Amino acid sequence: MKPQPSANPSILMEKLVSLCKRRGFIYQSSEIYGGWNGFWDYGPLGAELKRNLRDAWWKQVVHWREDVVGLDASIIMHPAIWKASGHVDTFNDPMHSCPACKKLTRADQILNIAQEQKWYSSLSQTLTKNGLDVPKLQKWLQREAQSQLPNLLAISGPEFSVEFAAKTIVTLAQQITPFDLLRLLACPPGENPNSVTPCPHCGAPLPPARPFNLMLRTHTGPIADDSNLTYLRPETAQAIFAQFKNVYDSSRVKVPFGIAQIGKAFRNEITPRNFTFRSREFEQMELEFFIRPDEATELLTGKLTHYSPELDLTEPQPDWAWDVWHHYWVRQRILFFQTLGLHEGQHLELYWQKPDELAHYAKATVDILFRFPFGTEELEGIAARGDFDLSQHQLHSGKSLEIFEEELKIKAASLPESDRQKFKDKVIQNWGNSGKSAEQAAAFCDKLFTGCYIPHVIEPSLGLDRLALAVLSAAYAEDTVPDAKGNPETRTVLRLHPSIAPIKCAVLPLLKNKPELVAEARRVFLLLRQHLVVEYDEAGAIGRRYRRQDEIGTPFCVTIDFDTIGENGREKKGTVTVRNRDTLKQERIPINQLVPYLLERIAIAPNQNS
RNA sequence: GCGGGUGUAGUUUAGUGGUAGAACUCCAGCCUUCCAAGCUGGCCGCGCGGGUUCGAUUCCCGCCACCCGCACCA
Repeated sequence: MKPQPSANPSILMEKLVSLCKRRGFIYQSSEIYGGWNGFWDYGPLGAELKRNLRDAWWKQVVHWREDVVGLDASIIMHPAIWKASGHVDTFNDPMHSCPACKKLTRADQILNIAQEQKWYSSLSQTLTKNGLDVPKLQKWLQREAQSQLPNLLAISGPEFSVEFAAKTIVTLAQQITPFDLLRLLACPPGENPNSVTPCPHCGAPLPPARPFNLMLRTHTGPIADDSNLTYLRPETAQAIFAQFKNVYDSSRVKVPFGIAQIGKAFRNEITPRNFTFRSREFEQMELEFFIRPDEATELLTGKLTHYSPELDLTEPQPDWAWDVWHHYWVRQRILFFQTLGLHEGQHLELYWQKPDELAHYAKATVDILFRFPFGTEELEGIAARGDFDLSQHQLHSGKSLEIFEEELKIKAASLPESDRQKFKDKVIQNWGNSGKSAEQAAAFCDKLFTGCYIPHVIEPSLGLDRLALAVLSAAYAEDTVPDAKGNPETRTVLRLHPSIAPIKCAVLPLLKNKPELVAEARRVFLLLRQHLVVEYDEAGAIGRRYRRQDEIGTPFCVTIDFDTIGENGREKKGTVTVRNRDTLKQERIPINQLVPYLLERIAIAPNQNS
């Protein structure tokens, strides 16, 4: 899916970045030293905004559910965790940087990438059973290679290379791939073709691969050597898997249940870009929701319900298969975004990853994309990871990460032996279809009959910094309002959902030079401060103060005027005006009703299921 | 990491081989009876480091950052 930027995305981004700095939402890290790429600091308002988003997530994912508990793990963990998770291997990819076309290619992906290129199939046709079809190859060099592999050495000296290739191929074994042939065509005379790696994009010979370390490294202990190399976590999820057993044993949870965590993660991104969207230090809000393997569900309930669009996803059911749980969580996550004012269709898009895009561990992944000004990009990923992570940690740590369910054991024991065998045969057949051995399947079933299994997991993983950027860009608006003289004026306003606005309400005396107004305003301010994040402001004309609050997204302004202090009659005494950021309308409210009035309009309603 | 562009106050900008002006913002005071009013005063700047030069914000080099494109994003 290609990003669809809005009308003038860079202008909007510039305005947003500028507002974030001017008003104290987000600053560049280390700015007085020239800044530091990939790192950002949140100012007073940004810190409040982030805290509100964090709280909203924690509330809805942990506190408002009975089946999710929290965790707050260390950032630096045993390096073996990253070996087990696969990050040490996949995050330390050696890469080739092409000096000619400048493209960066993972060393272990060169062949795969080559096979996807246009030239690959046409080049393969020059290889016959008996070796090389030299005239065909010459033709290929003149046509296909000329445009698709312009930096191939054989193009500058075709005669020599073709002859050389033909001779070499005859002397080599019969199994020559098009890529081997390309090596020959990219090989300078006299050199060993096996030592040449041609760029799959342009044909130029590549220099040796260099390691790209995507994990940030440090050393634990005073001496910095390889023996105490440790990593700053590149994701928070692994801590949940590593502590799975402890949480399970200590918190009386039962499958299905989840463990949630919010925390910093670090990645050595090659190019951090787009403001805070891709940074090297970021905060994740992750949930690992553990469910039974489908086989356990089926054994226990005697049935297994797969997903269909008609299925009611409101309340979890015991017979749900993993794909229903996956859909359930996608829906839960959409409902979460709704409570913050981000809506599917308007701001968000769902993208179901295609089978060939899935990571090796994932059974299915949905990306929730947000329409950022610079393009439609991932905000949250919801992956069905099977038992990959817990199995890996069980394997590497040597500690059992299986859980035991009494009811499962009882259920299995209650079945006649023939039914158990039937069940086992079915599992063996199903697993066989996905390439697993009958022994594995049988061992799994035997464990299952004793009530033991490794839970599977659904993982909704959201970037807090991305969420902050998303709500800010969705909220940014410029509208036209009349000024004091009735002339139209452009107003910048952050239409943040009241629940996440950094300041909930500003308290303003209409005039600064009237002590009665100021005194009453201070009283109201101190009253509201006990319940809400409020700000007091008396500087400048009232209109200017409203605009200042508009720009930082404050949903309500309370103004203390002459009615409040009883100058215009008894019936209005003790009332204030509450000005609404979005409608610009004002309501008169008695001071003693202010707190409930505001709280009601700021809160997120629990269990919003629309 | 590569290529191109940019870097003067919080923001937008003017300008110069002899160290800089403006507008808006911000702060203080006066004034002000509801949407960036007015008056007075004030704070704040040549991204960093080196070189050339009597003297560099200006010229040169390096670095850093930002923007655009390429690539990358388990």
